[in-house]
Parts: sequence; structure tokens; C-alpha cells
Amino acid sequence: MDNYNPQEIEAKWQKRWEEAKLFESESAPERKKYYVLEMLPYPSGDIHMGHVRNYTLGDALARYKWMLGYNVLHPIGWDAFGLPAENAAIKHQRHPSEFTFSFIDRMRGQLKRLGFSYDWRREIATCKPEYYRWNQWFFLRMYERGLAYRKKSRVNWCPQCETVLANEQVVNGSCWRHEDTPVIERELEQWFLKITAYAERLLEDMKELVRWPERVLAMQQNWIGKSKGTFVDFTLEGSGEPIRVFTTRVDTIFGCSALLLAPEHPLVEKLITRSSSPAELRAAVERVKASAVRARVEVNLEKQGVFTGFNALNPYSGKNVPVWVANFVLVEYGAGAVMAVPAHDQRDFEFCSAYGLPIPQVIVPRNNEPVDITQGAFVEYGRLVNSGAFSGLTSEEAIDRMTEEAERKGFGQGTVQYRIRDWGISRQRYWGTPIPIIYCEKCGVAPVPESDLPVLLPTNVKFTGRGPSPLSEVAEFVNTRCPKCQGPARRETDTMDTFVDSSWYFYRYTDPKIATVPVNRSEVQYWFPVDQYIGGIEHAILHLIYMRFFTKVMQDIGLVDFPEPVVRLFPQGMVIKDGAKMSKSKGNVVDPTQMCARYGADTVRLYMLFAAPAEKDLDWSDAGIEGASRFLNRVYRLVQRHANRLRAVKSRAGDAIDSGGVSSLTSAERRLLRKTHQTLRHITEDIEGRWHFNTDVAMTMELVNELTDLEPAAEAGEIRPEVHKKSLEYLVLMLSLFTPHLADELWEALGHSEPTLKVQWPQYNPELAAEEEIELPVQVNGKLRARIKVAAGLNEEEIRHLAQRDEKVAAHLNGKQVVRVIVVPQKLVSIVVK
RNA sequence: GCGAAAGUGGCGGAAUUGGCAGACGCGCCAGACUUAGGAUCUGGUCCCGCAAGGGGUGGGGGUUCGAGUCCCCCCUUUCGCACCA
Repeated sequence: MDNYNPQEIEAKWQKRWEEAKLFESESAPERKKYYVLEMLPYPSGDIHMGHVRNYTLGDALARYKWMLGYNVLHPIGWDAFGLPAENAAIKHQRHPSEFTFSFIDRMRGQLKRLGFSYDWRREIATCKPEYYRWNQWFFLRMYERGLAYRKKSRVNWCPQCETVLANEQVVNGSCWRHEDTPVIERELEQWFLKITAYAERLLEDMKELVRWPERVLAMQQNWIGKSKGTFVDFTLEGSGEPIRVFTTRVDTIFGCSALLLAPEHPLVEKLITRSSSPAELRAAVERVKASAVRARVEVNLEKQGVFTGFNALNPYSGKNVPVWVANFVLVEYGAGAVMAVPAHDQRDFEFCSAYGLPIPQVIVPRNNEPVDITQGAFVEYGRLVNSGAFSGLTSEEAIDRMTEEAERKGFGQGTVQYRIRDWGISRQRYWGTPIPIIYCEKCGVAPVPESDLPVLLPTNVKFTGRGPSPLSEVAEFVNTRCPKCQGPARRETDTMDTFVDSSWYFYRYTDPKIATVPVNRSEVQYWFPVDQYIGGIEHAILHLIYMRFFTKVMQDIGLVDFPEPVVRLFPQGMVIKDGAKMSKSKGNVVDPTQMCARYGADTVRLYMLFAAPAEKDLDWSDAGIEGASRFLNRVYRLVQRHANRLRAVKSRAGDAIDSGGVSSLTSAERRLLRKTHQTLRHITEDIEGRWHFNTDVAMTMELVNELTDLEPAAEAGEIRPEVHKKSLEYLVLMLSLFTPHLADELWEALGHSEPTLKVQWPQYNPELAAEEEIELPVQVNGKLRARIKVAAGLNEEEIRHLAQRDEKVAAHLNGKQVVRVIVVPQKLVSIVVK
């Protein structure tokens, strides 16, 4: 018998699968479909273990659904635009597309070496004009609808990337790609997508996402950050100009002791001009502003502010409060100004304490317990005091009534505010989708006509890594004609954030070559929604919220007729080594390709599934993969030992043995079939539900142990060949989800000609899976005293007697009074004595 | 600081609804085969104890016949958010 040779087996089956076009699927309205989607990789050079884990999970699911008879769509592609290729271009003075396409070729080979069941005909690369022209198309549609707009804005700038970062790409004040590079702020004219217009729908439609993990929804909810409150207009003393503040606690407004403006608030400049000592005030405001900028990067910076010298009138109390500029007030949220209520807001408390402003209490606890507001703010709801006509109301009542009054008298209104900001997509980079906009001196901003798409990236570009965007230095690109007046004009030279690419790529897979529209409606109709999406938790907010946003826009422009693209989401854990994320700098990277060369793809895949539950982090262990390899060797030898003998035997499928003629089985056969069907039951139920593939693998190991233990019985004729073969076949079919090459090899050895993917997933037989004799533990006063063996169907009364008659149990009952006997069917017996 | 998740042998992890804690694998120990073993096979392996027995799921309390699982308090770790008014 030959030894298990994964290299040979895997090459053989990959070739056959490809020749048989095994993983290619077409829409077929009469067939039930299943769309398995995995997050597409960035072509960074090599597949890493995180990808392998992600794709191994998807592959097991896809294979399972195939065997159940579904028409399965299982595609892959490349998230091919992005900074690393451009940075490499700067370093090596070669074009980013060279790196990108050679990396794609290399990584495609690595994925193929792993034998994943992709329909490679559907492969896409987002950096190809055939793809990115549709990014431009989407941009134009959004522009028409006012969803794409330009504004001058303060942006996060990463000095390392030399580009703008979206808010969500800033992690703890640093660039998400460069942990040690703090972002700085810059003012730039930028393109934005109006995701805020969809805030409510993004929130509302979460109700449909019942198969998404709670924590992802919680993160998104937090990110959208809806809060209900009231706008209140204070009046600037002297000029009478209104100053609007936003508050969620209008009930506390009688306790307001100052009005605080963000340093960037437009009124600040006016107040400086009108000030009696403008120079001094300007300098002070600049200091506050500087500390505010720092505070956005650092944490817990001290609250600072400066009094402007002006007062404003509180429309409820009729009292004047001083107007300050404060470093912790955000200009872009709410109204850019807040009322400071130190007794009932902790931040205001800290601020007012620092500057000696009064701290009047206007809320008392409902139960009238005293609170000490000299130590900190009382922030809970309660009952109003010292609040004029509103005194005595509860906070809830007061918020409603006071908001009503503001609306009636015209100095404010109820409002809903969101934390989410519009999505800035401009990047001062080359390797991305050009934004299809032309600037004409006469006509202003003009969108590129749809018939002129795509706006192609020029190829003759210098990558210096310095100065403005590379595109702005390519005259042939920049200089163009205005689509309206045909006069000379300039092109937009910024490119799009690559999150645009990944917001709709999964639609393109359904018909990746269609040249007339971004997505083929009838194909989408058939394949959507995505039944299962698998990927890293790190995309919980960014990618997964942009993707939802895009689908809603697509719904509005009539491309699709549903609001949510993904039914089920599974975020898998990271692959780590020695407790840390794998990274080149730490030198703890394990290369999947090397592991394939050493152990074979099946071993790598099995280990990925076995080492940890799929949603948890997986700590790579060299000893662990050895174990997986050893197991597959055992399986190979086990099946091959019997293959010759059993090849011609017809396994008993669907006949008396399977359909419940349990009494016709020998006890060894029963034992074997029980384990077989228990394993099948476990795996079937687990894939449909929990996704603890580690326990599925463990169960197949137990089955292999059982098959090994029963070999003497098989040799002695206590297990008929057709039963033995049946069990081995089921083992192979179950393993085919995890280790498909080995499974197909063994399936062939057992005398079959078709690949396991074409075989129907077996159904477990509950009667065969059931235990006939159960070992019941017996507890006396909560302590385990004995185990009794009883027939599975025995009634409670008989069990009760058997338990008490047991020798060891009786010894503990001796001389005591039995108070209670609890029989839990199938589980245990608990006897309480006094 | 706020929010979420988690804490089980030497290690990765099982225990799906409150019911035999430690499945399965790694490691380790002993043995078999062997010129050899980083191959393979067999047996053992939570702790204390010769045993009977006792203890044990981060710590402390509680509910229950019975708690890894439920409740309260505390500790630790990871992740997310971090002046959002």
C-alpha cells in the first residue's frame, strides 16, 4: 500500500475538477440557489493564513450546499486598487499595475493550490477599466441625485500615505495602516457621498439583519449614533443674533451657566472682530483651537476655553450667560455650540469647575435622595427644581413640554442628530478610480458624460511620492474640454477611496463581463441576496456599512429591488501566532504556500478548522498542524487497508439496514453505525447552525477511532463488508467538506467514479444514531455515587428502582430517609436524603 | 471612562436548553515493533490520596435536588467607542 502523498493526490484532483468544470455554475430559475461569498483579497503578494481560514470556511459551506443539491455561486476576485501597489511603484519606479497583476497571478496560483471551489470564470479585478468604469457610473448617478457633492472640509491627513483618510480609517488618532503615524488636519476641497441621508434607513433596516451577529449590529448602531434632542436658539446680547445649540437634555436648561462655541464655529470670527481687544482674543482662541486639534488625537486632554466678552440670552430663563469658546465642543456635530450645564453633565462640570463658573442644580432625584453635586454632575433623569414654570415636572415630561414651547414660540425645535458623517472619498493618489468630473472656468463643475466613460487612468505617470497627486502632473489627462461649452477645462485629479470598489463587487460576480450596465438585473434577481458572507470582523463598520449604503442607493435608482444584500454574516477570528497578529515586522508569519508544500492543502485546511471555533482567534501551532497531518495519514491508511476488499462490494444504502432494520444488525455493526450516524447528525446540525467546525472535525476523529477499534470485529466477520463499506463511505463524504482532495481519492479507491461534490449529502438515520443502552449517573445529595446501565426506553419508575437498588447507591442511602428522587430522562438520577 | 465579549488541565479547546467537567487533538509518561526513530501501534495522563474518599471551571456570595452554564459584587484579558452635548 502506498503512503499518503498529498502533493500527488491534490494535483491529480485539482486537474480533474478543472477539466470537469466542477465549480462552474449558471443561473437556473428552476433550481434553488445558494450564494456563498467571501471577502475578496487585496493582492499584496502572497495569500496569508487569514485568507486561508476565511476561504476554508466558505469552501466547506459551499461543498455542503452543493451536495444538498443547491445551485451554488462561489466566486472570488481582487480588491486591486490601493496604496501598497502605489508605494511599491514609488520605491521601485515601476507601474502599480505591474505589481498588481503579477501579485494577482501569484496569489491566484496559491489559491488554486489550496483547491478552493471557485468559479474562476467570474474572477474580477477592481483595477480594470471594465470594472472601475462602473464606480464612475455610480458616482455620476449619485451626483445627479445630490448624493455626491464637494465641500471644503477639515480632513484627516496621513503624512505617511500622503493622502486623506476617512474618519473610520483613523484609529486612535493614527492612520489605520500606520499605527505610529499620527494623522494631522488639513483643509481641502473634497468629494463626499451623502451616507448621512441614509442614516435612518441604515438603522431601520438592521431589523432585517436577524442573521447578523449582535456585536456587528451594535457597532454599526453606535457608529450611526442617532440621538433625539432639541435645538435651542440663544440670543447674542447686543446684536440679537441667534446662537443655536443642540441638547438632549433641554430639561436642564435652567441650570445653564455658559454657552460654549466650538473654536471653528463661524460666529467666533465675528466676535473677535467686535471684541474690545481683538488681538488678545484671537490669540486665546487660537490656543484653544490648537488644544482642540491635539485633543482629537490624544486622549483625555484637559478642558480649556476662553471667555469672548459677550453674553447670550437663555430664552427659557430670560437670563444672560457668558459666551465661551471651548476646546471640547465639536463644530461638525449638532449645532457646533452647546449650553454648559455643569450640575448635570460631567464634561460641563469639569469645564465650569476649572473656570469658576456657577454650578446651579436644577434636577433632583425622583426619590428625593440628596445628591452631592460638588463632586460631580448628577446626570440621570429626575424631577425639575428652580426651573420656573417647569419646576416639579419629571425630566421626560419637561423635555416634551419645553420642546413644544420652543416650537410654539419659535426659538427652537425638536430634532434628531446622527454621529455618522458623510463619506469623504477623494484620495490624492494615482492607483484608484478617477473621479469623473471636469472643471470649466465658464461652466464650473461638470460631470463627465456617461458616454465618455470610463475616464481611464493614464499610464505615463511619474511616481515621485512627493507633492500633489500624480494625476495632476499628467497634462494629457488634466487638460480636456468642457462637456458643456467645449472650452478648455481641467479634470479632477483625485481618485476614489477603494471602499467604493468593494461596496458593490459582489453584484458584479453574477455577470462579471456585462458591458452595458454595472449589474445584470436578471442574474441578480436569481442569485441575490447573498446567503452567507464570511470575512474578518475588522470590516464590521467600514466595509459592511458602505456596502449596505450602496445597496440602498441601488434600490433607489432601480437597479435592485431589495434593501439589504446579505442575509447572513459570519465574521471569523484572526489567525495569530504566539499571541500576536502575524506580521512581517514581528517575524511570526506562517506562509500557507510553504505549509501546502510541506503537508498538503488538505492538512492546512483541516488544521484551520480544527484548531479553534471559527469565530474565535486561532493561535497557530506547529505541533497542531503535525497532528492534523497525522490524522489524515491515519484516515488514508484506514480506508486503503479495506479498499481492495470492499471496492466491488455494494454498500447498503437505503435498504433494510439503513431504513431501520436495526434488529438485523450484529452488535458490532450497531456500534459502528451508531457512531457513524451520530457523527453525521452532529456535522449536519452544526453546519446548519453553530458553525463549530472544530467539533465537527473532532467527531470525524472519533469515528476514525471507532473504525480502527472495530477492525478486529470486521476481520472476524462480525461486521459485514457492506456495512463496513457504508461507514467508510460516510466518513469520506463528511471529510470531503474539509479535505476534498483526500476525500475524492478515497472515494475513488472505494470504487466510485464521480467526485464527492456530485454525491448527495447523506441523511442521518435517527434510529441508528440513538443509543440503546444508556449509562445514567446517580447522585445522592448532589454527589456522584454510581453509574447504572439502563435500556434507552425504560420508564421513570423502573429507573428510580434500579438506581436505589444499586449497591453503591444503597450504601449511601443506608439509615437515611429518601426525601425525593429526581429522574431526568437520558441524563441522570438525583436522590435527596435526610 | 462607556459598551460588548471572554476567563475551563502543561497547551488548543469540548460540555447546543441548568444534569457524568475536561470530548477531540497537542504535549508528556510507560510499553510494543525496530539497527535506528522526529515513523507506526497499545496503554496512561485535572489535583490531593495506597485506598476509601475529598477538592476542582478567575475570586467572593446567592438561587437550586443539582451551577462552567442563571443572579449579585469584585478581578483580569481582548475587542469596539472615546469629549457626539
